[in-house]
Amino acid sequence: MKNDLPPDDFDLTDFLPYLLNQAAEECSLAFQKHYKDRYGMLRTEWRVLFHLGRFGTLTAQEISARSKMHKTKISRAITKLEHRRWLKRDTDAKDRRRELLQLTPSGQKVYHDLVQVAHDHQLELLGQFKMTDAKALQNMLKRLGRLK
Amino acid sequence: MKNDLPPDDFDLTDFLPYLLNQAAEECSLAFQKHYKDRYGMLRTEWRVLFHLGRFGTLTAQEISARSKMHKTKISRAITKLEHRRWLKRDTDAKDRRRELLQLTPSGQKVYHDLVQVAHDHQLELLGQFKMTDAKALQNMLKRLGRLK
DNA sequence: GCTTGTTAGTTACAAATGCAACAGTTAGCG
DNA sequence: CGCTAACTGTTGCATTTGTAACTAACAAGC
Repeated sequence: MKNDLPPDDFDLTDFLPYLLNQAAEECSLAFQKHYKDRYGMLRTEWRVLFHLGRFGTLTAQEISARSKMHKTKISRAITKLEHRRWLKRDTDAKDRRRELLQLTPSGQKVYHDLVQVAHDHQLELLGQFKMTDAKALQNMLKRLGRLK
Repeated sequence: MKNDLPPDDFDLTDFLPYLLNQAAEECSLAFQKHYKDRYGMLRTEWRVLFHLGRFGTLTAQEISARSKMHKTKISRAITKLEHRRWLKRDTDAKDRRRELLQLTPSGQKVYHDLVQVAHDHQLELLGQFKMTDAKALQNMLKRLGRLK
């Protein structure tokens, strides 16, 4: 006979999606302050900027695949970043549906500035753990996010 | 002289808020399917239901403090859950600003059903890790979310 | 008692979001 | 070629969300 109640050792307070959301909110909000205050950016825009800064030239579709963000979110973020002249778009000559996106020099400046902040922020977040635990955490998160 | 570029060993792909968001999205979306398909609930409503099911009687304010969700989100979720007769509210006689919320019997049924699903989902998520690593992950996430 | 300040919860309005439908381009295949 | 199917990116619309203002209730000090 199937046991249709969860075992006693299951506590929703330990539920992984819940813990992940709490932690993600806490950590992201703290960092959001920086790109919001300095550059008036939204989280979506920061993420697009970050992908282009990290990976170079990408299409919207590729950003969507990597970040798992909805393509309309990305489309709108790109428009905003373009208006601020932080990225430029060029139609791919080989496939004119695709638009090759890359940061302008001033976009790269913003990126490098924020990477520095991100780095400091990260040190603070991970500083509370042992180095090996921190590495293990990163690896487990990558697997959960299907990033590897 | 201060080094104003992040060291070479810092890669934004390892950035904790990014990893947390990816993992949280991936894990939450998979679980969302269940409460959405079965009960047409939104994530906010599921979270309120889950807090009441887990902790018994709470006020909106207490749910907000525990979950870190914005109080307007909670207020709206409560209204919806009330309309479905999954929770009832009673004004606190000692402080008539506060409303004591608790699940109705049918609300508890929904809760128990979803806890079962959550339990199975969790087993699947954590099954890929060694037990000790899984525990360590949960503890680190709690600390990052300032839950302990 | 009265006034001021604080708290619980709701609501109006504006902003962000997701979905579905769309235009434009390419690919496959007869 | 000519047709259909698939893909990239955008837009219109309805839903969800956050901010700020609001009501109602309490609390502290006079």
